[in-house]
Amino acid sequence: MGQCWLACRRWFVVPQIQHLLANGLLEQFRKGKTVLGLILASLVISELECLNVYFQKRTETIAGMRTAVEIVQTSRKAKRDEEIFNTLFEEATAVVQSVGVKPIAIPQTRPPPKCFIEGAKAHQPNCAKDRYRADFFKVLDILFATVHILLRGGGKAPGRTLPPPLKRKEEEGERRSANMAAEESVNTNLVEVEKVVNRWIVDYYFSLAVEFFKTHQYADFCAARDILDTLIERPIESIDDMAIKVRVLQFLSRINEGEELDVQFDPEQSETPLESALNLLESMRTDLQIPQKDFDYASTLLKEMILGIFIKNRKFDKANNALILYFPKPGNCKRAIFMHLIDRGSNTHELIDQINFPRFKKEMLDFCQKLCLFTVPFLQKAAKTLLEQRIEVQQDGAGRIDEQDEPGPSSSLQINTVQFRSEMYPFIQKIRLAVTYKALAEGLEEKTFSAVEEEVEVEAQGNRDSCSPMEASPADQPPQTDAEPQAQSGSCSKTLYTVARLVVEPDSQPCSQCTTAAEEMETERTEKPPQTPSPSNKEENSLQCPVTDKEVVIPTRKLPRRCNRTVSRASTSFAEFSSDSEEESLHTTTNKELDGKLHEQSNKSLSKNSNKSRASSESDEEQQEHLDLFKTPVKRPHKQPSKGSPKCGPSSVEDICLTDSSLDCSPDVSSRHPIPQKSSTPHKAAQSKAGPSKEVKERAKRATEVKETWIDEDSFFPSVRNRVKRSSEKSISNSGATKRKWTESETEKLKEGVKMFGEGNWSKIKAYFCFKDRTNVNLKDRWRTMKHQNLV
DNA sequence: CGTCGGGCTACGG
DNA sequence: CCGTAGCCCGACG
Repeated sequence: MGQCWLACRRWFVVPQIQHLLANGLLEQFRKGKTVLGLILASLVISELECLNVYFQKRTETIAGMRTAVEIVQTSRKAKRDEEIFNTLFEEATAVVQSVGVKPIAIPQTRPPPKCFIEGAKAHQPNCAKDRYRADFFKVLDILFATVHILLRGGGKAPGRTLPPPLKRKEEEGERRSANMAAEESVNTNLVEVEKVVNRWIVDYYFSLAVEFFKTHQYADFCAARDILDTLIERPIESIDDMAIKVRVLQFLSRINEGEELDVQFDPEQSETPLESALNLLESMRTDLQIPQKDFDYASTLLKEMILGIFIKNRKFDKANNALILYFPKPGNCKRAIFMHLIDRGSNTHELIDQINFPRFKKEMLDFCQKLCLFTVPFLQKAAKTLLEQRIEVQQDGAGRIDEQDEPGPSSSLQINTVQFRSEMYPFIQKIRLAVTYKALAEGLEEKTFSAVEEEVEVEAQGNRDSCSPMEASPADQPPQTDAEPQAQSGSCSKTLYTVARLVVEPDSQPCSQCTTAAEEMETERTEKPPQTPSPSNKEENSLQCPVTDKEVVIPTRKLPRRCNRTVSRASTSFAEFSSDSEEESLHTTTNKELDGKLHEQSNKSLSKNSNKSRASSESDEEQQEHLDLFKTPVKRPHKQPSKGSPKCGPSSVEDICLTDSSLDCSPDVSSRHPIPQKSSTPHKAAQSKAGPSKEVKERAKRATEVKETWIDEDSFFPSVRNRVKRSSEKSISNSGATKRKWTESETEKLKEGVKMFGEGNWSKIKAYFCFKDRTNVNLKDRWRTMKHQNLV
């Protein structure tokens, strides 16, 4: 499937890209003038790995471009994916042939495009496809705009008629030029606009619901959820993570009702909410590819909570069933307790008393937050900006708004212009740029990559300044091919270079703003690009574009990734997480002066990120980091130290280590820092501040536990020392390895570990808990011993 | 590389 | 002396 997809993707895109490139972008790039060319090239390179594509002879210019535009336009009309793909494919091929560019040898055998379509149907998620299409068309838009600008200087009207379109389209062939696009957009506008708007709303309410959940405003949470319930019935643009978001919300809804045993989510099954949540979780695991660790963690907590709630409510028969169902295997201390309580028909036990449902909710929320990206929703940003501007207006008097908001009289329009920024930049990963740069560097008179990179930024900024109105949120990169331009032209009073626009008005300049900006872009490109945009633009930018869009993030399906922990704190925090507090986000978002700097930062972070290998532990750290940003202390395992997140963020690791080291890990309390936990080092500094008080709290919390373990330890050390001595005297072969008795807390940790990761995963267990001077085999042996003793 | 089972050994009774 | 917890080692995937 993956292979097939790639092949098809290539197959369908090659001719078009080739075609585009034949029209001079490459030339421009080679002269170092068109960084957008580089961007496209990077995209293409990563898709095709066919460098020779770029060096094809250019045969046609504007006519070819227009044809390509036609293709895109036509295809966008097609409602169904098959049509889009097939049309694109066929027409692209036809066009390429008619224009005379030699089709390129496509690597490997390629399956017919159908294959992908079918595959996609069977294989429910088509996010990749959607995203790809969105990217592709965006890039096309940008490209067309660029080429248009570039060629306009000497640009003349297309000297070549379009090749005949395919039969299906032929009937309406005569009409299909300039005015067609306009008609079309009128027809589809209503639905399409609604879809886009609904997408925003969903995005917003999802974010809101999660926020409410986080802040324990559960009534509001339910309200938001109900709105979503209704909304989901409406036509809506699907976005990649929509499925995830819906599931997450369902999941949280069930968790939310978890203590109400009577509530039923699925009328067909008499499940309690938590059981329903568990089922949902299990289906999510496969569908959403939840990492095993995360899943195990959440599912264990959930199962225990199910049992706990049953027992607490004296539903022993149900508890018994659940026990059989969820804890089939013996060898789990909690299981034993549960079983004991069920058998006795009793609910008095500290395990039950300690059920902390709010905390459980929080833990589940944390888990959910790992599943999808939390970005500041577009609507929220817009609203914030509006509010801010109202304040500004109040302060400065009404005159100023009028000055800055030239075409649109209403403030709502103004929001749009303020808010929208071109986000083309973000989808081009720096790594791609780097690759491309390397590949094409010969053609470039010694320009360093960073220089190019800078240009990209300048250029992107130029684009933004010249009013490319796209929503900023990553979740807002619309997958629907036709939606974006309409959303753009509909929402921005100053038109951007959309395909439609170019087709409809190839040479007219509908809005002065665009034109001047475009011209400035051009001069900037041909001359040495100045660091700042032209004065007028800059002013306007500073007035109208207070939103600093840091979203270098490409929306991903799974865990939120990337974050440069120190450099880009500020820039990543609000961009990735809508859960940011309102004020904070507002503040940052509207801090105009930050704009430039933050862009730099995002650049840096971008580069760091792409270089970084993303070990899972890293993403955990990120998670932790983000949570830190919200000043919300996260799941501190309090009753069971080992019971924290299995995806163990550094601070939780540290916490565990803190207590553990004082217990049994290390005889020297001060030496707790050099814990052999590779991934946690960078955090030490950041955490050291909060360290002591945290530790105190931890201690206080675990007072009882600590106490008994200290006793344990007191009795432990002397004997060890003695033993060490003795053994070193006696045994020679035993090189330094001393026999250490297993302490109570070590044993507990081991039990927890086995419960979490399962027997046999000694390395995981060892990595998760900081077992000092214990090998995997040691753990195994200890477990064997314990089994032997019937301790487990 | 991690895991497993068998075997060895030091310790305590 | 024996039983055993903890450790080592070779085999195996």
